[in-house]
Amino acid sequence: MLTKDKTNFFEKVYVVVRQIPYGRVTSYGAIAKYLGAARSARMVGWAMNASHSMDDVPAHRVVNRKGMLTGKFHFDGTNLMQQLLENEGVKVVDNQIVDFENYFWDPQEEC
DNA sequence: TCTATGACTCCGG
DNA sequence: CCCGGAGCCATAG
Repeated sequence: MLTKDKTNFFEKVYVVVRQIPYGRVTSYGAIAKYLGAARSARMVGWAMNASHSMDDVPAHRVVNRKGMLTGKFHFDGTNLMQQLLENEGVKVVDNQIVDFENYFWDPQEEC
């Protein structure tokens, strides 16, 4: 765990997700692309699954390209992910973020 | 080494 | 935009 180890890919995802500003969201593809693996968006989701051990990773700010909370079922509660987003000022209806493109944040913009 | 899986994305209809 | 199918790639068993 200390040192990068093979989890480098996961750590990269964690770093990017942690850089997501408050009240902002992004998509798996954006993160994957930022990591240089645009076609590995699924891996990002996989990394998120492992992020359960790290509370420093706001996985609730990561949704699919449609802005849908596809991973809400992976949280402890049923609507925990939605609650977290709404807590940050992000409106969520039917497991989908309202004005997703408005809240969308690209990791490359941070650069 | 190979197979199966997945919190995705793209493409065609 | 919605629906169904195919592609991709890394991790786990």
